[in-house]
Amino acid sequence: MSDDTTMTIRQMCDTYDVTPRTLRFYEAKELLFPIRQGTKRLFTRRDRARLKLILRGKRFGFSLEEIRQLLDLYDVGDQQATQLAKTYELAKHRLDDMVHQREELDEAIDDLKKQLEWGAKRLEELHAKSAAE
Amino acid sequence: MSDDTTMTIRQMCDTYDVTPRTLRFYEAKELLFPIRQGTKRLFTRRDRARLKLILRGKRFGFSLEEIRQLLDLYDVGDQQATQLAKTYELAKHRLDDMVHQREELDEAIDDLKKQLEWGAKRLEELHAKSAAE
DNA sequence: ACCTTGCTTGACGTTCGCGTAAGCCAAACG
DNA sequence: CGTTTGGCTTACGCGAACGTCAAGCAAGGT
Repeated sequence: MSDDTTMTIRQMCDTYDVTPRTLRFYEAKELLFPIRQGTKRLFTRRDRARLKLILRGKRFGFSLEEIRQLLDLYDVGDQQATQLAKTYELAKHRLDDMVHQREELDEAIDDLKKQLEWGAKRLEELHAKSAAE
Repeated sequence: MSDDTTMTIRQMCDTYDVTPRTLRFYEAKELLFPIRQGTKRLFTRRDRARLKLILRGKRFGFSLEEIRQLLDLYDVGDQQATQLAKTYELAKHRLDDMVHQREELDEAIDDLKKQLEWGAKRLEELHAKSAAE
């Protein structure tokens, strides 16, 4: 059931915790390309992979437009050389961004850890005080 | 000049590459608390530290409201023990989130790297072809 | 035959994060 | 003295990313 079958909009919503509106919106923005059975949308394995990347991208603060361009990267069919080259450059910059973002995230994690240690000490102190009374 | 002095709005803008509007907006949202000299704003060392965290938070897709709560974390003055404990728990969860986010980021970076290698090969092929004609 | 359930397409509404004037001080400069 | 410079408030505007009706079709149950 998991691989080559298509999913209805509701199955998608339940699986990925998004609303129908969101999926239709993503289709309108050409982020997803569900096939049509009559009037209804059927989401393929490809759509699901793309949706996962979309949701991940959002968590890192990318706009939908930026995500769309990144998705095209993972989906180079028969592009022109010039187009492919542009896409390639774009991706390299994105990669730099992400590596830089990773460094920042490490810092942020360290900062927060220190705050936590500090907080733990304060809590201990307060606890010792209240026990002494 | 760097530590205990205050900065005007323009100095802040130049230093952190934001607009005046943005700084006033952050003040309105209670993310910053510049002191007033007459009608003008003077940004302290504390404001600058907070602004750095704000900008960093934005890069990770946090909303300003989420960032405000995180900032309060770094700003525990003389809180009650219960309040401090709550803050402490909140911080631990945030830390978990960030660690998880880092794992995801690592994955994303790996994915993108692979895509880039693939793209480089394709570009080479295309180049070889056009040279052969 | 009817009604519910699930999906559809508009189309307007909303929140967030600012941008962008408009108009008003006040210090500083020529 | 006028005027540029820099900051202020008030307020309307805007794009992004959906939410929220409204109205309609289509398949399936009773």
